[in-house]
Amino acid sequence: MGPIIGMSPDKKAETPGMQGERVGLRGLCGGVGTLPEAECGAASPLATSLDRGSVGSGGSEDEELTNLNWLHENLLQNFTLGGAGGAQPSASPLFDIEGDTGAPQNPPSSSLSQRDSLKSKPPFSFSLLIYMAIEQSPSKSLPVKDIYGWIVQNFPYFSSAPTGWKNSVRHNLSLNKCFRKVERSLGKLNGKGSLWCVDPEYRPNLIQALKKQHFPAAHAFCTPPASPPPASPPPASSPHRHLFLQGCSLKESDIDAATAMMLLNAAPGHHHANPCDPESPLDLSRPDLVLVSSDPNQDHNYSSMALQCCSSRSSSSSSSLDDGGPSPGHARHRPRTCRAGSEGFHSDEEDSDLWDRDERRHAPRCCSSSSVKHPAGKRARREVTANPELDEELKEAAGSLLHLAGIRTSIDLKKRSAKSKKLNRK
DNA sequence: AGGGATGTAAACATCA
DNA sequence: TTGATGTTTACATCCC
Repeated sequence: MGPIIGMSPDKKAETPGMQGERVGLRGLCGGVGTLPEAECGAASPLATSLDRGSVGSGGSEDEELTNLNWLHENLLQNFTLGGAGGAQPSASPLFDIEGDTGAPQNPPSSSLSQRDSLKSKPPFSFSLLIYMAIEQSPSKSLPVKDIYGWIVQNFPYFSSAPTGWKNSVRHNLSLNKCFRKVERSLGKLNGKGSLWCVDPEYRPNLIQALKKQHFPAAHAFCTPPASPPPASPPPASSPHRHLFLQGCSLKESDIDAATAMMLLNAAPGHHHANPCDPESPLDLSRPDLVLVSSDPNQDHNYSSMALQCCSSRSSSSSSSLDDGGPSPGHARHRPRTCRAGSEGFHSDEEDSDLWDRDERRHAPRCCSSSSVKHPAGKRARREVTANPELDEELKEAAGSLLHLAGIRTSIDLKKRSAKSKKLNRK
C-alpha cells in the first residue's frame, strides 16, 4: 500500500456540504459523545443499506467496470450531492443512512450492466474494502459482521464467493494497523465482537492506497483530452487493475473525484470525531476541532513523521498500510492496543507522537495507557498542518469535484497537465 | 534476487 | 455445543 500523504485538514471548513451531511448524520444519531454504535446502531449502514436488496441480484460477468462504477455511483454522486446540495440526504444507498428514505435515487441496480459489474471481484484490497466500509458507516465504525455486509452488498461478488474472504477480512482487521478495534459499549452488550474503526493516524495511508489504486491507471487509460496521452505504457501495476481499468470508460474526472471523495471524506483534517473516542462524536461542525497549529515545528514533526512512516517505500505506491516499520514481523504482528470497553475506548488523541512505533508495537494489548498519552487534540492539531503536499491534494480534490460538476479550474488544468507530464516522464 | 504488500488457509482461543 | 469473532502463523503470489 501506499505511502500515505496526509490530506489537508481544512476539509471540514471547506466543504460545507459534507459538513452538512455529517451534521445530518450526527443529528440522526442523536447522540454526542457516545460510542458510535451505541448511539447509532440503528443507523448502521448495514441496517439500511442492506435493505436495499441489491445484494446478489447478479448478472453476467463484467469483470472490469465493477468498482469504478461502484465508486462513482455510490461515492461520487453522494459526495457531489452532499457537497452541492448542502445537507441534502445522500442519493447514494451507501450514504443513505437516514434509513427509511425508500429506494435510493440511484440504486445500484439502475443499470443492468452496472449491476452485473458488481459481480466481479473488486480491485480493492481488503484493507480498502474495509476502510470504505467503515468510512461509509455513519458512525465510522462497524462490527465485523457489518463489514461483511457492506462488502457483500457493494461487491456481490463476495456473496457467492467462498467464505474465505471473511477470514481475510478478519485477518486484515487484526493485522492491519489501519484498523482499530473498539469494544462495544457496555450499553450495547448484545452482539458479538467489537467495532472496528479506522485509525485516523493511518487514514491517510488508506486514502493514498485508494488513490494509488486508481490514479496511475486512470491517467493511463482515461487521460483527458486536455492532456497529452502518456507516452509510456500504462503503469497498471497488476493485471487485475489493468483489466479492471481496461474497460473503464470513466473520465478521469470521475476517478479523480472518486478519490477526491475519499480524500475529502477521510482526510485527517476532516475532523469527524474519532469514532474510537467516546468523547469525540461525529461532530464536524465543531470549530474547536479544527486546531490549526501555528507552530511550524509541529507541522513538520507531524508531516515528517507521517510521511516517513507512511512512505517507507520512498513515496512509491507500495508502502505498507502498516506503519512501514522496519521490521515486517513487527509491522505485521503488532500487538493491538485494546481500546476496549468504556474505559479502554480511549481516544486516538491519546496516542502519542512520542510513543513511537516500537513502543506501540510492544505495548500491551490492553493498554490502560494513561501513562503514555497525549493531551487530547494533539493529533488534530498536528494533522491540521500547512503541509503543502496535502494542500495540493486537497486542491486537486476540489478541482476534481469541480470538474465533475463541469467546472474546470485553472488548478485543475494545471494539475492535469502536470500529471500528464509527470506520467510521461515515467 | 530480495523485500514488501496482499491474499488465502488454517489453527487456535474467546465469547455469546 | 455451536458459531462468530479475533489472533496468529504460514505460505503463495505479485510487484517494485
